[in-house]
Amino acid sequence: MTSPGAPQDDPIIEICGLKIDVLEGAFSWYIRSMDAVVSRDLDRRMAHLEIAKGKGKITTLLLVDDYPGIRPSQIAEVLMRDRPATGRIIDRMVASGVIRREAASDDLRAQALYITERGHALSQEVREIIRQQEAEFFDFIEPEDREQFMRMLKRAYLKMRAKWD
Amino acid sequence: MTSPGAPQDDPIIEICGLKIDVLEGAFSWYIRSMDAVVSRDLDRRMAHLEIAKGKGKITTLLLVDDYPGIRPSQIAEVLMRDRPATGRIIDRMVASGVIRREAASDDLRAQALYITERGHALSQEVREIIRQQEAEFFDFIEPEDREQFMRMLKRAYLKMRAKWD
DNA sequence: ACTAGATAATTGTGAAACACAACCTTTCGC
DNA sequence: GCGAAAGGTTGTGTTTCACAATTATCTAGT
Repeated sequence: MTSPGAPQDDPIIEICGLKIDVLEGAFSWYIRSMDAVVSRDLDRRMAHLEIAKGKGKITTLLLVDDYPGIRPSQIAEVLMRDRPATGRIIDRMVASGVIRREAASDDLRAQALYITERGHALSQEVREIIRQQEAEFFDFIEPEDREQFMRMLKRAYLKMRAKWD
Repeated sequence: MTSPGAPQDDPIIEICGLKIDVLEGAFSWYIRSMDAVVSRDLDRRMAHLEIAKGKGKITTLLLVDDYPGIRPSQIAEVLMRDRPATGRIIDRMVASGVIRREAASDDLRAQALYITERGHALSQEVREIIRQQEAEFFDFIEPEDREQFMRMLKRAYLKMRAKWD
């Protein structure tokens, strides 16, 4: 692919007559733009659910579903948000009745979060929606490439997080 | 990679003792998380510039720099935002004196945007910062892989945009 | 055992982003 | 010309997010 012949699988990207590729052939730009598209699409798919809109809520729900007794500060760390922001997300979800708050048995300051029955059902729906989006959005990537793409994404994500904190 | 041997270059991702990989091994999650990290890092690098904070401003600046006479609606389309949002970004940048508004010669409804001298200097700084981030953030990807990663990002982006509108 | 400092969470406040609706002006199709 | 469409602006409301300050609890040092 890096051979001197320069194969033409590297098209010039045009958006509305503008060669944005010339503008900024940067990873960051593609990542940011893809985030916008993916998030918008996900919002649309989840519009009918009570958890719709917002990156944090979905992750919170699935985390609580997978890790009974998880604490808000742990969620905040995964979300890379501060505790107040995370706390308010949790507030709304408790009010919605999808998760439940308890005082942690070993540390009275902390809370232990648990999924409710409705919350678990909701999380199943969410997982299915994510699977669907995954299948529909990335169907153009060959299975082998898909693995590799995912591996790159993971490595990039880990490295970036490492540099961040 | 789905072969029985299962090579170990596919690590289980842990964030703070939580195997988030089990949670959601989804492209969308990595993209969204990487967006957060990249954007935050970029904000930090640009904190000293008057254009700091906000995904839209950087792209707008560089677009105007590259395409003299570009119109707000074109920028809105690239940014995937509505016209009011884009217009307000432009308002601030005009007020800052980095770009300049004129009536389009061929269509009196429309505006033609031009970069100012200060704006051009600023865009040079921004480009340099982006190059730096590129180099520092993605140094762990081998050059060959980098090409391939970029190609996948581009394809994914194009396909997603196509499905979006 | 008691105090000092750290940690978990909440509340308050303000700023920024973004979308939707309404409106005005100009252009284009008929 | 006239009605519909397109380019921009203004108004409004919602949501998100970060920083500061407060309360309660835990831990360590003496």
